This record gives sequence, C-alpha cells and structure tokens, in this order.
Amino acid sequence: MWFVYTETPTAGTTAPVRASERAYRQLRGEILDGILIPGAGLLEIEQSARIGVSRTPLRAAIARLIADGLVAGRPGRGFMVTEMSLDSIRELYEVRRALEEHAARIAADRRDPAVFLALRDQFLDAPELLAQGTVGLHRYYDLIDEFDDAVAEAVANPFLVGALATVRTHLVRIRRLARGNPDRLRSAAAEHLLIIDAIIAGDTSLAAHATHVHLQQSLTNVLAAVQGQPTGPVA
Amino acid sequence: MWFVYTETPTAGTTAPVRASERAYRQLRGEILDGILIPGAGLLEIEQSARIGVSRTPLRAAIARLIADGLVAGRPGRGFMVTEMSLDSIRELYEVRRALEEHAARIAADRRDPAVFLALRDQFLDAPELLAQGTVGLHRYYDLIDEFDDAVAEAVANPFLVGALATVRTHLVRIRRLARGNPDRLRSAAAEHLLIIDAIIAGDTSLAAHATHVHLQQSLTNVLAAVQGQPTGPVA
DNA sequence: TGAAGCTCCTATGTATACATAGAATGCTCG
DNA sequence: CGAGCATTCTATGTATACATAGGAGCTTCA
Repeated sequence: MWFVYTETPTAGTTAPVRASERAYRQLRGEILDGILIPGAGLLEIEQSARIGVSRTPLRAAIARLIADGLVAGRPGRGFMVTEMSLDSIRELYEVRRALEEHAARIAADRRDPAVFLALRDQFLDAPELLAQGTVGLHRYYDLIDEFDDAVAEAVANPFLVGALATVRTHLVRIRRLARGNPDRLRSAAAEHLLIIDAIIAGDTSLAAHATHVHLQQSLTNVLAAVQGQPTGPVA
Repeated sequence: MWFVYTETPTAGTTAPVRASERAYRQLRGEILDGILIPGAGLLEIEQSARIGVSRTPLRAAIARLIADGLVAGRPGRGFMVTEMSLDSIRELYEVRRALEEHAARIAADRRDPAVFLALRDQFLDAPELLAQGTVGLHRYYDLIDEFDDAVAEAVANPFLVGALATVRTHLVRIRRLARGNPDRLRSAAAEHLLIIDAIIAGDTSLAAHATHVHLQQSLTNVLAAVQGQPTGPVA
C-alpha cells in the first residue's frame, strides 16, 4: 500500500493520517449532508472499498458514529443510518432545551462581555446577510456556530459542551429537512439578539427564558416544514 | 479456540456471546468498581491477554468506553482511565442538574401515579434499610435505581434517558469516593420522598425544584467527602 | 399448491501478522 | 561530563484470512 497524496491537498488542513479518522469524517459528513439518507444500510465491505480503507478502521469509524447516534444496528446483522422521525425531533428538542437553557444561564453568569458585544454587532447585520442568497446563508450558519462556540467557551464545562455538541450534530441533519426560509431565519436572528443581550447584561433568567422561547419557535418551524415536505423538497 | 463454558454459568443471564461485549462489560465494571483506578494505563496487549480476547474486540470495547467517557487517550500513544477531579465532579453535577431537573419536570407531567406511589412506600422504609449494614446499603442503591428507571420510563425520551444514563455512569464512580455515611443517605431518602410526592401530585415546578435541592445537597456532601479523603479511605 | 426443511451464501465477529510512529536509551562527539 | 543523535524497542494502526451466524432461496413432501 502506497501513500496517496491526492487526498484534498488543501493547505493548512493537514489531512488526518489515520485511516479510521478519514473514514469517520467522510461517513459523518455524508450522513450530515444527506448523501447517506436515513435508513441506508452500511455494509462494511462495500463502504471500506468505497472509502479506500480496510474493514478494521472502518469498524472503528462506525463505532464512533454509533456513539454519536448517527448510526444504529443490531449486533449480528448490519448497520444503518438512524432515522429522524417527527417524534425523534421533538425528543431531541426536549433535551436540547434542557441543555441550552442551562448553558445560556451559565454563560450569562461567566461570560466575557467583549466577546458577546462583538457577536451582537454581527447579528445586527444578519438580515443583510440573509438577503445575499446561498453564500449569505452559509455565513449566517457560520455566525451561529460562532455564537455556539462563544457560549461553549463561557460555559467552560467539558461535559456540558460535549452533550451540546452531540445534540447539535443531530441538529445539522434536521436543519436540512427544514431548509431555511428567510423569514424564519430573520426571526431566529432577532431571537439570538435577545439571548445575546441577556448574556451581556448578565441576566441569567432572561438568557434562559429567551433561549426557551427561541427553541420553541425553532421547533415549531421545523415541525411545520418537515410535515409540509415529508420526503424531500417539493418545490 | 474452544468454547469456554466456565464463564459464570448464572442461570437466566445468558452470557454475552460476543467477545467485544465481554471485554466491554468487564473493563467497565472494573473501572466503576475502582479496580482499575483513574489514571491507570490500558495496554491493548496486556488487557486482551488478561481478559482472554484478541486485540480486535478489545479495541472495540475501548472505543465504547471512550464514548462513555470512562477512558481517554491520545491518538498514537495509549489509553488511560479518566481522572475524576473535584472540578470534574462539579462540572458533571452541572450537567446532571440540567438533565435531572428537566426529567423530573417531564416525569411529573407524564407519570403513572401508581408506579410512584409504590416507590413512595419503599422510600418510607429506607431508614430501616440503612440500619442493616452493607446488605441494606445495596438494597437502598437498588431502590434508587428503581426510582431512576421509573423516571426514565415516565420521561419516555430515548435522547434524554441516554444522556442521563451517561451521567449516572460517572456517578457510580463518584459514589465510591464519597462512600455513604448513613446520615447523608437518610437525608437523601427524605429528599427523594419530596421529589416523589411532587411527581405524584403532578407538580412540575416542585419536582424540578426539589430535584435541584437534592442535587445541591448531594454535591455538597460529595465534595466534602472527597476533600476529606483525597486518595482513599483514611480511617 | 403451500409449507417446512435444508443448503448455501453473505456479512459480521475474531484472530493474527505486518507496518509505523514515538519514546527511551545508549553511544559518540565536542 | 553534557548534549545531540542514532538505534532499538514497544505499542498502536492497519490489513487480511478465517470462523460463524443468520437469512434467503430452493427443493421436496404432504
């Protein structure tokens, strides 16, 4: 086996040397992007051949995906990408609410105001961003990631941050199903602003309650969108 | 390799056939029981020889333990049982509070009163149980497990129940460090009674707040006990 | 024609051999 | 005598060969 140097020679991002890591990232990415649809079966031999690694690292990758909750399988008979039913989405949001409310509370208590003041400015520009089509949409999602990261940094609790990361992983998939209408995203940006203001003010209760409101709105929107187009974009 | 029939022929509990499952359960049990102490290095060859499986299933077992947060390791250079610092304990309780409060709230909303009425009677007998030494102590812990299971059943949310299970895994280890003085356990039983009463009454706020109080007391006790005997039993 | 049993096949579970990287140690040179 | 480098060793990462279980399909008998 030779070294293959044709693996996305993107400067800066040193490609992961371990084959199991490559397999994990590729499969995870494909599941989150919807390339591997829910319910799709993952055959070890087939996937290992496709990705270009042997079965051993592929199994390690699948083990991590199972831990992430992205893949499930009966012991003896294969694995499949987990489904995302309406009930699953409601259940996920139930946990999400518990964790994000708590995180918002703690963040409001321990935050560095400067960080959130900077974020505030960026969220103020969100409406303009959302008028710029796909590129703006991606930048908006990046902005939300920045906000999440800022909260995580303020929380400074590996357990809580880890649990939130798990929840957010599933959220990426859900976001695809309810792919964003601009009106909802503008509202969401406004809701984020309220949360940020509460965090800046150090108002723990307000931060938690604003988060609660935001998630409730988000869930309502997601459920409506998913029920409207159960299998895919209907146009 | 022959089949070994000498593996705890306990009737009813069909021993797991898969070697990776055996390895996982044994290692997990040994970590939770404190046989494998925090910081202990896990060498694949050494452990696989000890447990009697090859390296392949052992690696699968370690992967699951990493997902559980019981084992950590730098990619290239070995694995070790995770440490439980005072900060870790505080952080864990922070997440636990978010999840258990939310769970209590939901349980109070969706509970089957009969189940919790039965639990109530058992908790009323807890003080007598705690006067019976080690046997009673184990039965008391079993009773808490029953309570947790009842809450999980009432919550009926795989994500939330899973997150709680993860937190409780770590709690088993912490419980060892603060191994229970009877006074604290009697107080804990009383606190549980308050939570149960709130759940029976369907009082969601009271259930959440009583849970908050209970966890705060529990954390205080644990921290005091751990600080009193940092490395192990002193007396 | 339908159902039951058997056979074969496929995909997972396991074991082991080989590759490789990182660290410790000893040697050598200044 | 100390520091730097090379060597060796050890433990992980990977690949592959073999064992096994579970299911699908076919055959046969009632």
